[in-house]
This record gives sequence, structure tokens and C-alpha cells, in this order.
Amino acid sequence: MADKESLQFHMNLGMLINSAHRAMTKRFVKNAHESGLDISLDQWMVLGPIWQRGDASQKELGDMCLKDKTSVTRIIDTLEKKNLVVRVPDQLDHRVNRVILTNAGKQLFYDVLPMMEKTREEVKKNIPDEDIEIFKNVLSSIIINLKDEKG
Amino acid sequence: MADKESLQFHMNLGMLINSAHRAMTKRFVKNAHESGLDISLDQWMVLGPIWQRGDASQKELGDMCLKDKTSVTRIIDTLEKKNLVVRVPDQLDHRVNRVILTNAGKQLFYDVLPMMEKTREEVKKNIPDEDIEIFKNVLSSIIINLKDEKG
DNA sequence: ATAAAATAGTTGAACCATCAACTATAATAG
DNA sequence: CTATTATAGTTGATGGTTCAACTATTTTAT
Repeated sequence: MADKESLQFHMNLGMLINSAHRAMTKRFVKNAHESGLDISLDQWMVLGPIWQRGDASQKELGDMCLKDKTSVTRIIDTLEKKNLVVRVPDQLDHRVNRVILTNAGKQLFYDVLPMMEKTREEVKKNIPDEDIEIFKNVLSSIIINLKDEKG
Repeated sequence: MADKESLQFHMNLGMLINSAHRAMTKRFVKNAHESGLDISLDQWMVLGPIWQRGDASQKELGDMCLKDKTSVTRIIDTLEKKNLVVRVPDQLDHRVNRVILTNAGKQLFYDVLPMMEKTREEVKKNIPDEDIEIFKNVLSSIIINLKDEKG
């Protein structure tokens, strides 16, 4: 597979991760679009945990998605603009917002699921399972290697 | 290593790549900052190939970095604003710009090299070489799996 | 030789990430 | 109890990515 060798020869680790990441988000959006769904990968990354738990604070979402609080704020902003979630002030701790799905949000979640599965398969095509395992292992190690004090 | 297992349990492939990528660019910028260097990882990704070849068209840079032509335009914009590169109209083909390094650009390139090496080592720490090989292999496969018509 | 198609690059809009500075509330220390 | 500190979230600024639409050249096809 000359294409692949050429890629590896010319690119360092950072570029490869960068490109793979961008290719994945691009494909996700493309598949969503073809299914008539208007959602980005980052919006989906946030929607998932909310669905899973029923509700979540923005802090919790940031922790679960490994996203910055600023990013969470802005993603929730656009999800709210699309009427997919709402922010509900927490009754006990007035600093926190509980984010919950609207009916439209729940509907979208279910609509996206099969499309997500399709994307996952496209990504993993022709890659042996054991390589995927090592791959995830290395990713985790890199994240831990670079983890710094302030989350 | 409970930390790592926990990561893998909670995160899917997309999130892991996303986080690893962000951690790497963050660390790069942090190391650059600590060395008194003002450059982002994307700017560095573009600077490298220019140095390597002496000059390059924006199209070539996009191909080499796997970046969109719009991104290249904007990165060159900021590199030019920082007086690290200049755009020179190609004499033969009036559609293309040749991008070349200024003296400041060359100087910065040499200053960044050791810092880049340090970052690379931090990223790969405790990861066996053969796993890194498989890792790069999987990344290349993903990129190829998702490659679409319009680069 | 001219019309049509391809190529290189730019611009504006929308979204995401990061940093720093900020508000408001809660927890803790004296 | 009050002063300090910590936490949750927001805002503005800057940089990068993608898409779509655009300009200006070059290539090609007839």
C-alpha cells in the first residue's frame, strides 16, 4: 500500500493525529448531512453524556468530554439555540446549571445513533481489532503523559 | 494503571483522538512559550516544509500538511504578519504564490527545533516503539479510509 | 482562436479551542 | 461571623477549520 507508506514517511505523529482527527469530524458531519441531520461532532460529544445521565452540569460535561469549560459554554449555547437542550439552574448549588435534553434533543439523539455507527465502521475499516486496541492504548498513554495540573 | 483503564472505558475513539490532539498542541504551545518562542503548532507545521524546500506554493503546503487551502491562506496571513514569511508571486504561473522564509523565519525555525524534540519525547514517554509504529499505521489507515474526492 | 473547464488563492460566515479577566455563589479558615 | 479562597459559568479576543462563493489566471477541447 504505497499510499500509506508515503503518508508515514512524510508525516510526523502530530500531523498524522491532526489529519486523522479532522478527517473523522469531517466524515461525521458529512454523514449527518446526508442523513438530513444538523449536528456537529462536538455537539454530539456533549449530547451523549446528557442523554446517558438524564442531566448533567456543564462541569460534568467538560470532565466527561475532556473539554474546556469555555468550549462547553459555547456548545451548550448553540445546542440551546437549536432547542435541543435547556439550562436549568440547580436548586441546591446556585452556581451550577443542570443541562437537560428537550424532546427534540432526545429525538435527534436516536436519529444520530445509526449514523454514528456507520461512521465508526468507516473509520475502522480494514484495521485489525488488536491494532485498534493498541491504538487506543497509545492514545490514552499520550493523554496521560501530557496531562497537566489544571485539567 | 487504573487511570488509563478508566480513560479507555469512558471514551470512544473519536474523543480519545480529539483529546490527544488537543493535549499535544497545548503542550507544544506551552513548551514554546517557556522557551520564549511565539509560535503555534499549526504555524510550525507550515513553516517546516517551507524550510525544507526553500520555498513552496500554498497548494504544496496544503498537500504536505494535509491542510485545507483556506487554512493555509490564514496561517500564511499570520506568519506574514509576524514577518516570518513572505509571499512572492510566481513568475511563470501568475495564479500561485511562492512562500519563502524571512531571516527571522529561519532563525525561529532553528530555535524551535530542540523544543520540538523535547515535546516529541514527552509525548512518547513510556510508550514502546513498536506500539508507536502500530499507532502511526492505524492513523494512516484511518486517513486513507476517510479520504474523499476533494482533498 | 475562442469558449469551457480546471486550478490557485481570497473572503465571509459559522463553529470550536484556548487564554485571561470577570461575576456570582459556596466552602473554609481565622 | 467575616475574610479568604475555591468553584461554576460567562465574555471578549485571537487563531484555526470548514463551507460556499468569488476573482484571476491557466489548460483543454472544439
